[in-house]
Formats: sequence, structure tokens, C-alpha cells
Amino acid sequence: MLEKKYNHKEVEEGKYEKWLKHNYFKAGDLTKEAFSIVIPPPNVTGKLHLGHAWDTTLQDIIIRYKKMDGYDALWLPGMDHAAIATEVKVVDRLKSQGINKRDLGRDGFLEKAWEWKEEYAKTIREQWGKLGLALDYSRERFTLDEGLNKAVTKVFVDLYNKGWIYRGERIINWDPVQKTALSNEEVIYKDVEGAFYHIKYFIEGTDDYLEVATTRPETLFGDTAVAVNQNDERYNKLIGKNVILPIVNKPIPIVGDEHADPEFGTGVVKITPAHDPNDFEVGNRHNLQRVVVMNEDATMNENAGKYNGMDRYECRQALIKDLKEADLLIKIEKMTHNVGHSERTGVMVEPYLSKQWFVNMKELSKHVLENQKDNNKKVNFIPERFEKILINWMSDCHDWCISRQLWWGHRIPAWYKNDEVYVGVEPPKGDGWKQDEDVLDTWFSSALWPFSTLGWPDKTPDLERYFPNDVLVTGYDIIFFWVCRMVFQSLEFTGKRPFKDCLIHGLIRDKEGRKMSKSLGNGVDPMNVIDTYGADSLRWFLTTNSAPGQDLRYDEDKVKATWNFINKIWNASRYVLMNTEDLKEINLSGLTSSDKWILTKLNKTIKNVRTNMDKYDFNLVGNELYKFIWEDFCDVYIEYSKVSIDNVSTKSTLTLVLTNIIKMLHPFMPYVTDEIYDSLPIKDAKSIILSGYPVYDVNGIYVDAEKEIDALTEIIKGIRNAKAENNVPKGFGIINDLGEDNKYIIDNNKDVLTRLLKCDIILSSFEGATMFDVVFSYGKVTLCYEAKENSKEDIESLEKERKQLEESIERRKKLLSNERYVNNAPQMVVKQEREKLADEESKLKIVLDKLK
RNA sequence: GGAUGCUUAGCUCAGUUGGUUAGAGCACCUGCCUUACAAGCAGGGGGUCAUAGGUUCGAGUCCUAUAGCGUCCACCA
Repeated sequence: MLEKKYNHKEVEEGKYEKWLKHNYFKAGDLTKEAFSIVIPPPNVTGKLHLGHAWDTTLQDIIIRYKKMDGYDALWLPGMDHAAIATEVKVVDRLKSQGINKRDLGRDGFLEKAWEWKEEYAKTIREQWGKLGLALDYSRERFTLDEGLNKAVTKVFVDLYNKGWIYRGERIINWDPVQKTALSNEEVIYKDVEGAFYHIKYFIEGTDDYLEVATTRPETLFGDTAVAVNQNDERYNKLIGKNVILPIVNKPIPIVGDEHADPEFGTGVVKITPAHDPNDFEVGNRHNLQRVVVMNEDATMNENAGKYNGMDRYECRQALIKDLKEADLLIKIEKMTHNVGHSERTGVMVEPYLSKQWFVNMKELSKHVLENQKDNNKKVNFIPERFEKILINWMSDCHDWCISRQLWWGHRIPAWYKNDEVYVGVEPPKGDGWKQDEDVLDTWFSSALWPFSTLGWPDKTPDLERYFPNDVLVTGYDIIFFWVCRMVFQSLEFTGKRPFKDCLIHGLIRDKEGRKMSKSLGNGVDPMNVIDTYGADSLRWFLTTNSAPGQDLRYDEDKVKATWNFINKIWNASRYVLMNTEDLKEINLSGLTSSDKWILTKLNKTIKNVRTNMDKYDFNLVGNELYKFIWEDFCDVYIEYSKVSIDNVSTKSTLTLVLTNIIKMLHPFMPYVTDEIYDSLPIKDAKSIILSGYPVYDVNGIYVDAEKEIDALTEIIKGIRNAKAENNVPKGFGIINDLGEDNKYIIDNNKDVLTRLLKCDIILSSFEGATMFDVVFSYGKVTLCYEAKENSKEDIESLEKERKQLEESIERRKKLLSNERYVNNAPQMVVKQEREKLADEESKLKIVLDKLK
């Protein structure tokens, strides 16, 4: 028997360990149809946050649903090495211990990084356990493990051999703290207070100058031209002449290029091909030299002359001072502009000319776009609109810079000897070859996650069976740098989409709608929520409180409300268990009308729940279940069942309905439903996880009983309402005036009525006191009680009701006299409209009587 | 500049293929310790669905425009 009150801590204690011990999460039953999900691997950089809890709970719901519904459902766990993110953290930790990364050397550092990984992997696994996730740990993978390295290497070598991976000098986003290249996606743009420095560039051999406006004066040493627009009449006659580069006193050409916008700034742009991506392009068009003026740590190099060795900002100040003194600075104009910062180290990114590896995206993205046109092969986004992010990104994507000057990651399988380059799975034969020092972008390995985790490139049975995955669940924020890349790599290397469905959810925010972040300190630790309210409450809150693809605000009150809901379920279960201890078997012969009614509602609920589960519309499932459990089952059926609780049919119905309720709830609330299931007098499986998901049964629909009890419930509600509004005293009676066809509704349910209404008796007639009718669409019930004067408030409320009824009747009459409405609207709708009208007309009559 | 989401009750949000006086939770008011549950039960109040047009017999729902809030991408010498 269950404890008197729901105690989430007691309920959840030890259950996960029990599930693991029984191997309930292990996939591989070949007699069943396969279903698979791979977890989006969390970074091993820290603890899981609420966003992870949301994302993984959604997946757990799907997996548990499919398992119960007879599938061999695999949920494959794993984590991401998160190259730069982790390396930054490990470096920081070493620094706090007084250790420098370079002093450790590559192997020594990697040892520390692996220690870090093990530490955080352990924390993450514990958190998964607290959330109750049905993960198959026998298949856990890591993006840097041996198998994945094999996959990564093969992909790199194959793409290289196709000519789609190349090495080249480009302007890349350079992180001068971590001393590595970054991809565009690793750069965060922020508004920064800066200035436009207007500098004189004298035209060679004259006293005239061009006014050049720049936000980055320190890059001046790398200027190899200034550009003006060909159509800019102010300057175009100067094209071909030279200007003298200030401070350096070296002539550089004036070129005509469309990059110079006459409307912007002064219309004259200094061209620094080695430090600006646009200037790089201009440089290519005009064959300009590329002069790098900074070192890897963003200090100035020898090309900066006397500023050599200064930090870039230090140099800026010194240079401005010198320009001022030389009367070369015209003005400094304050402005805010958007500047890129490294996502991980926060430092301002330096556009930097360097030799990096790139993936040419042209063919790869073309395949994705073509594939999305085929309904049988495409990735189905849910909600559909998120497909646009994929399409947009694939239609206009730049080459992908994949090399990183880090140690923590997959090392690039390229070797160099003098001018020779070798790329291959195995190191080259012979002496003198030196392997590339760099590693690959972390997304290069996570892009292969859906198939590399299943054994690819080997043809393993798991790959055969569980690929493509059935669904991938992730937030919209990483569609473009993860989902997109999985799609093109999968199409390229397996010939198939990585997953059939891609379920997208939003971001979790704080109560005020702000993003949760460390700097705001508004983050909520899911483990604290679990401690206070239980994993079941958290899970239900996360998955039933927003529409698909929409953001979600964390609201503790709602988690609390969920706890109350679970407590309600708990108590309803106690009621059922208390009354069914002696039940030996489910026996549905001799069902009462209310038994049939709840079975009918149950069946309809099952149907709707399944439909919405299949659409991943868990918010609707939540509404459906909440309403069915709290209103239909608790408020109505349990109350009605109290008059027939000695019947085996009622005991059986209670057990059956409760069993189905907790089964439908199980994917959302695994712990409490497991606990209740184990307490049931009659069970169909060893554990709720192994039991079947409820199935809609056409024979379980009792139309007449449904109508009868719906009507009865409406009558009870109507009388309660009338009672409350008219201050009807306790000892009142009612007369059954429902008419011949409907009389049975009251006659058959006298016990229920007297119990719930607390009325003395059901009368055949009543004399000598006040009576009034409560009217329903199928007849009326007369309330009989000792009369009292209408109070002022009563009259006011009656007048209000009269007004409302009159207006409503007017509206309906008008509608029904509209021929086009009557002819075009569905007959059912018109019929209902007529019934409502009749209903209101008789109600109005009563109100008018009372007002007399 | 391009794309995209949102605007519904005091607050947070639902609202299926258009069906006719719009739903939930929390909050609020009234009455109840009724043997599953007072973290509960019963009853109630509260919204011209951002604005303006349009399509339709009928619009919260479809179309167009506008406003406000938010997000992403690109550019920013």
C-alpha cells in the first residue's frame, strides 16, 4: 500500500539502479522492430543545465513510449570532447595550479585533458541517472574515442582525395589567447565602443591628401593600397596614382574597387589584405602583397617597425599619438560597432592571414538541397518551419575552416616533408615526414555522430539495424552548425539521411524571459529542482508547458503545480488500491453506466494521446492526460464509484483505468508510475517499462452510457450551481421532470445524486414551498425548498443573467435566420445551435419568473 | 539589409483541417476539515484574441499592411 502522501525522494530512491540492474535500457531484441535515437553529446566541459534536461527528457519520452509499444528502442549515450571549449578549461585549471600548457608538452597535456574528461563524464552520467534517462550504456561513445577517430580519419582522407578538402592561405578568425583559428560559428559579435580614426594619406608628389577613416589604425603597417569606388567622381581620377603610407613613408597604389562604398565613411578605404577578409578579396583582384603585421598572440611583429612587440591595442594608442604629433590625424569620431569575439575565451578575434585546412562546401551543400526535395529521403523537421534554417544555410555557405591550433582533438592526418604533402589513413613510409600539429574542429567529429557511433566505417550489425536514426532531438540554436553538418556528411558517406525526423525545441529562459547565463547568474540547476520537487515534476513541467519549437520560461510555480498533480495521481491511486486489495482478476461483466462511461473516456483519451505522441506534440498529450485524470477520473468517476465500490466490475474498472493512466504517464513520469505499478493488485508485466502501451479498443466505446453519465454530470453541476446562486438550504429535494425519454438519467443514478448533491430525497411532487426549474437540453429538474425573499444581490445577478440570455438568444435567432448559414454550415453545427437556442429560451423563462 | 518567431484573462501559456459568447495553471472572490487527496473539494468573477483592412454564411485560426517585443544570419573600412 502506498504511503499517505507522495514523497518524491522516497519514490525515486534506488529506482534507476534497479532499472539498470535489470538491463531494461539495453537494446538488441531482434524479434522486434528497431527504433533508434542517438543523444546529442553534451560537452565534457561542465554539468548539465536545464536545457539538457529538457532535450534529454523529450528523447526519453520517445524512447520509453516506443519501448512500451513493442519496439527494440535504442538510445545511444555519449559525450563530445568539445575541442577548444575543453582545452580552454583544462588550460585554466592548469594555470591555477601554476602549470603552463607548453611546459607539459602535447602528451602530458593530453593526459590531463583525459583526466578532466573522465571526471566530467562521471558527473554527467550521474545527472542522466537523476533524470531517469533510459540510456543503453553498453553502447556509450565519445567523440574522441578510437572508433570515432577511425571514422574521422576516413572522412578527412576521402574528402581530400576528392579535392573537397584543401589547405590554403585565407583570412580566418584568429583567437590570440588560445592561438588558434576559429570557424565563423565560434565567433560571437558584440557591440563595442570604438572610434573612427580619420587619417591623412598624402598623394605622392603633392600636398593633397586622401582622408582615410578606419577603426583599426594599427593595421596600417599592412596596408598595400587604398581603394576608392570607380564611379566616385571625387576620387576616380586618382586611380593609378600612389599615396604615401603615413609613418612608414612608403608609396602604395590607389586602386578602384567596388568594395569602397562612396556613401560610407569618407569613401576611401585602406586595404590590408592580410588582416581583413574583404581586403583580402580586394588584394586578390588587384594582385596586392599581403603583409602580416602581427604575431600569433596579437602583438605587433617586425613589420610594425618601432612598434614591434607591442600589443595591438598598445600599438594603437602609441600610433595615434605619433600621428597626432605628425599632424596626420584629422579627427577621432566615436562610434559603436560590432566586433567578433571568441566564443570560448571572450577575446576580440583578429582577422588573420594563415594557412589552414578547409572543406569546400559547394558539392556537399548541393546534395543536401537536392535531397530535401525528395519526400522519402529528406529529413523531416518538426515543426516544419525549421527546415528553412537548413535550406538557407546550405544555399549560402562559405568554406568551412576545420583546422584548430589545439592539442585536444582529432589530429589532422596530413604529413609534410619539405614541399611534399601526404594525406592518408596510415602515416607515410620513409623518414623525414612530420605530421600536422593541428587538430580538427570538434564539429567535424560530431557531424559523423549518427553513424560513427554505430560502428561506421565498418559494416556492423548495429549500423545495419539502427541507421538511419529515427529521430534526432535538439534545440533550434544549433541547427546550422550541427544538424546541417550531420546531414551533408551522412548523405556523402552513407548515402542516406542521418535521421528521418528532427524534432526541434526552443531555449529555456528564466522567469523574466531572459536567457539563462553565467554572467546574469540566473541559471537554475536541474539537480536542485529534482531535489525539491522530484525528477517526475521537472520532466512533466519541461515537456508539457510549451508548443513545439517555442521557448520555455522556467517557472518554479509551475513545477510546484506539477508536484500537486502527481500528488493527486498518488492519492487517486491510493483510493483505487485501498478498495481493490481483494481483487483477484479483472472482471468486466455487469458494468455500471459510470464504469462504461469512464472506459469510454479512457479509450478516447488513449486514441488522442497516441495520435499526439506520434506527432511529438507532448504539450497536447499533457493537456489530454491532465484533463482526463483530474476531471474525468478523479472528480467524476471516483466520486461516482463510491456508490458501487463493492461491485467487482467497479473494482475492475478502477484498476484497469488506473493501470492505463500510469502507463500513458510513464514516459513522462517514470519514477512515480513505476512505484504505483508495482503496487497494483493485478499486473500484466514484471515492470511497467516492459508492459505494453495502451491501445485504443473500438469495443470499449459505450455510446449510451457516455451520454447518460455526461448528462448526469451536467445535471449535478447545474443543480450545484443553482443551489449556490440561490442559497438553497441543505434539506432540499428535487423532482425529476426530465420527460419520459430522459427520466432514467436520474432514476438510474439516485444514489449518486443524493450522495453528491446532499439532497434529502428525490420527490414525485412537492407542495407548499418554493420550487424552481433547472433546465437542460434534455428536460428540467425542479428544486424544492423553503422560500426566501430575493435579496438585492440575487436580483442584480438575475438581471444580469436575463440580459446575457436575451442578447445570446437574439444573436442565435439572427444566425439561424441566415439562409446561407443554414445551408452551408454542417448540419450538426446547425442542430446544436437550435438546441442551444431552445435551452436558453427556457432558461430565460425561469429567470423572468423568479424576477416577478 | 535578409530570415524568422511572438503579441490571447492580473501573470505564464495552450488553442488540431476556419464552425459561431475563447481554454488551462497560478492569482482572485464565496462556501466547505465530505473516510483518496485542505498540496484538497464545490461554486464564481475575469479576455472587443496587438492595430487596420480583406477573403468567407462564419476568422483567435487564412491573406495584406502597420506597430511593438525577441531571435538568427550577413555587413559594418
